[in-house]
Amino acid sequence: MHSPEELVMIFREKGLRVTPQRRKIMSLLAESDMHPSADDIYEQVITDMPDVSRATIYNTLSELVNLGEIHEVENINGASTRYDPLTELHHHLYCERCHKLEDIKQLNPPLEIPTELSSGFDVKRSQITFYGVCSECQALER
Amino acid sequence: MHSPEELVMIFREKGLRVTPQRRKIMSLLAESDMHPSADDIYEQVITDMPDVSRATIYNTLSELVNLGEIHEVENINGASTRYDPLTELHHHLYCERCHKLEDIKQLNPPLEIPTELSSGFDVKRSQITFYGVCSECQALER
DNA sequence: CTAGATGCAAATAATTTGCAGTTTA
DNA sequence: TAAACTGCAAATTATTTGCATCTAG
Repeated sequence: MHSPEELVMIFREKGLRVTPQRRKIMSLLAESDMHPSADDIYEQVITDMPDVSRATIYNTLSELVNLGEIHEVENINGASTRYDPLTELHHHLYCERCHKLEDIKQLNPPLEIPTELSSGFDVKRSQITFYGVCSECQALER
Repeated sequence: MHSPEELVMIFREKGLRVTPQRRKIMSLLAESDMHPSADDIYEQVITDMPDVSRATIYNTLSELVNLGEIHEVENINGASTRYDPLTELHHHLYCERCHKLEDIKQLNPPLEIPTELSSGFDVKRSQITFYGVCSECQALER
């Protein structure tokens, strides 16, 4: 995503307003690489602004998603949606024990779907998730 | 997944019971390639058995997942979990317009994560989703 | 006969919505 | 000052749980 300062301008250009709540959410996302859920963000925001509402968090996150500034991350268990401020093409390692989600660089060469498999789909992007057990959890299992 | 007849034996071996509800769910899954949600299955089951409970559907689906007979499919919107009776390695095309989910054959050669990228993860499997617009929805957009 | 399943209803959890009051541009 | 946003509370949706009753093996 763009930097918080750039996001402020982007919001204003679109007629969206920049509130203290939104600034806070933007800067939390900018600093985080842990793919927070709406609730993770809520928990962090209330430490500063005890009266924020979850509705505000959801509202801002969905504006950011609409603008393409963050992505929702695929999840396999009906668990809560997690958001990713890294919008460049990349993939994920998901730890099935501790639910940590790590970024991994785009595969090289980049993955492309052979057209003969795509049955007429206009493919815009792909997401790959590798499921397994992270090194910390492997250590604990001994 | 195994055929309904085989599943019956597998369930009994594990001390799980085979009820009419479970038989029905097994055969619906065996016939479907549309990656149904729990609710899709519920809707189909009540046409035959008007008193089934959603709890029964969820219970049976989760037994099947535990046995590895079906998989939960990644989803990007906090929408309901969809189940996949095709457990061989394969990938998905997801239509962002109509939410159809299509199977595509495993890529050849199969995707493997370069070990230098996997930062100590013990990778068990991967799931790839290609996002885009299916041919039907492309036609509608004209 | 008895462990395991079922249906029901209530409980959670994540997210959305309606609305009156507040704030940004 | 008007359109947009906020917090609150109630509504939705997906899923889970507790429990008394039923049934497969």
